[in-house]
Amino acid sequence: MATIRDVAREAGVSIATVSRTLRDPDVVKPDTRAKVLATAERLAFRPSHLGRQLAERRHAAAGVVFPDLSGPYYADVVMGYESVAAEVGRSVLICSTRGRADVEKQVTEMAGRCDGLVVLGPAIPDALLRDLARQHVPLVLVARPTSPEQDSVSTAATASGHALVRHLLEDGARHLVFVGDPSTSPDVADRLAAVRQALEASPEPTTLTIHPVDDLDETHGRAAADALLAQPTHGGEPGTLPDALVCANDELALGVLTRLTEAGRDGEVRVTGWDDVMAARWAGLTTVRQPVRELGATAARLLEERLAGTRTTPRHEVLETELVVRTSSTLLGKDHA
Amino acid sequence: MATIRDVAREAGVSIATVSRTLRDPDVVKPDTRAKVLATAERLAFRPSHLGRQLAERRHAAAGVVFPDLSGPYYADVVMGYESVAAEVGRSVLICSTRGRADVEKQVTEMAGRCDGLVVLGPAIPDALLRDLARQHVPLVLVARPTSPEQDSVSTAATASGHALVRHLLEDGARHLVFVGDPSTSPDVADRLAAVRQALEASPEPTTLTIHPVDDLDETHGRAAADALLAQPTHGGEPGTLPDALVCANDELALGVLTRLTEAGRDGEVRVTGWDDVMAARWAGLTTVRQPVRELGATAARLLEERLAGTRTTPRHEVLETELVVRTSSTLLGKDHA
DNA sequence: CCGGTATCTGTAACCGGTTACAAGGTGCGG
DNA sequence: CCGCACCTTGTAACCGGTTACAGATACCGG
Repeated sequence: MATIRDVAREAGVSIATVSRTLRDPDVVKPDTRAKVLATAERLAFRPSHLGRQLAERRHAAAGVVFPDLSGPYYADVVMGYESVAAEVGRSVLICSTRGRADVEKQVTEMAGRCDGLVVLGPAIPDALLRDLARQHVPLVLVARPTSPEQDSVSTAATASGHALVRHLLEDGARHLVFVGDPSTSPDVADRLAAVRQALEASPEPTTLTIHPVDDLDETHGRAAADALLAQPTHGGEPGTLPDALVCANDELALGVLTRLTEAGRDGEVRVTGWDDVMAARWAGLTTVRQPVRELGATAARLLEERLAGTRTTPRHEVLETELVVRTSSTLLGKDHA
Repeated sequence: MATIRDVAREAGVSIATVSRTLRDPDVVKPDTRAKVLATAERLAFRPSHLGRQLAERRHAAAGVVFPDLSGPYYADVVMGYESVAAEVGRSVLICSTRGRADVEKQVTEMAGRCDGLVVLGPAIPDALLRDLARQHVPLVLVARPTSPEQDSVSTAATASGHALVRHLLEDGARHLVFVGDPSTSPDVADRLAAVRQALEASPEPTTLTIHPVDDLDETHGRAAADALLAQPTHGGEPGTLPDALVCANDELALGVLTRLTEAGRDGEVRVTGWDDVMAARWAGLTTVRQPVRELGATAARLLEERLAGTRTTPRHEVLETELVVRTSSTLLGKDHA
């Protein structure tokens, strides 16, 4: 592999001239430039990123930390991030934390290899986040409660949550069950808060029960459906379903729907999700649409500004969400399909 | 940020001693070691990866190139890859190529930042692959036709494809439609070849029609279903469905199933997929199970061997697949659910 | 013809580590 | 008491770039 010194020697110039020719061609005399470029071409010279980065004291790379990529949600955020990062010439390092024992080590290691970090949702514990902040690692927090000093991107839960509840109430629902554990993720807590708030604002007497689940995937949605089918609810006899199941995300909701269909009980309870993943459309799932890719893209832009020094004060972007009413939120919705 | 020279000065030793203390503690005298470690701790010294990598002339990172992450398939491969890479202390860079104009530039750029590259499926054109090989970038090809010189990991299509066709024939199917375009991906071509081969081996008279689609996702599956519902097939009148739809992957098949259900025509045609993604289980989709995460993990191990120099001759791993029979491959399968 | 200025290029320090080699110190046997 | 080997440490070169600064050259007007 040819180095800048090889090119300089072959072209009969100094390494400084070679460097200048490649990074700022206008300052070198045209015939020198031509000579250098020809030599570089002939030797197939590719400047070493390591040498360059060391001299420039930057990595030109950013890291993304996420729980995992098995669901569509984080994968989409990562795609949104990556597409913007590639545009601005910044490489993307990834680190998944789900089920990993040495998260702290992995993330610290990664922090040393990039100029900044994007943290998705509950990927890492707060303590580690504070450590990183203390070491002045530029951070962008996505879908995670914001510390005032860190840049963040999140989505608005309140307005859509209220709209969702209003929609359910108008359809006649009074006894709601929220499927999801607010302690697992701040996003979930936000959604629950919005739902609770909307119910409390309602003049009707309503109830809200929380059905906690360990994880936000389809498997746990199915399990939740099974549990609800077996449980007595709201003083009714076993098997009496609540009026509506407000699921913390679409994957849970899809799991619930699948199980209800299998049990022949679909259409007997309103089901809603949150996210509007691709599959939600086909399943007829009423949900709250989040601009997921945009979440990643915005994070990339925020980090870019921060790293370029264009902006030094923290910023908190909140992206709007939108209620998408389909058939799952009305009784016997399956017949309307 | 403290450098090795700061630590050396503070500890009253040379930078060589600091370096040795951190990388090979046994060669320094215990009290020197203690002194250096204490100083390093006090100054919160973190060796710069850039300095180290430049000196060691390696990146300790590998890149993964894939089309995109929107489906579950590549996301899972990436997860499998990442988990192994993290174990062996190698960072993971990602690059998605779908819908990108400057793929060559992006990938070349990435190649300069890592010790090796893993290419998933049809992510990049053959010409670019040859370029990389010519520049001696260590490569592992996943689910892509192997050039004899490059390491590769793929899955066996033949045995399971034969089993799949046998299963369909036994159920009475004679006129099959393959949904998918063999020219879009070598994987698809393999699957089609296996199916065709199995049909030709059958004593029964059978037909195989190819229904090409532009992309292997649910949207295109739905479109394919619509087209088939509208088309005259095998000399029948419009709306006469073929005996079986062999889809190139699960996403297509799930799209097809959804659309058939919506049209109230599910159970009238056998449908099969390929991959066994999570959703296939819930949809009752008969499919060929691929060890997707294992594909990524194996790629990581192959690249590791290659980079460590443990092995210098190319290796081609072929992972086994398995026919998973569920309800979608029998007529009126929906009633058996 | 000369000094000044603008343009171009070279020298050398620097980024932050690793490591070959040399040198100093210690302990041992002869 | 001396020579030698071993253990530990320091010196300095090196990895491959960038860039401040200085020096060389050409061109200009006076």
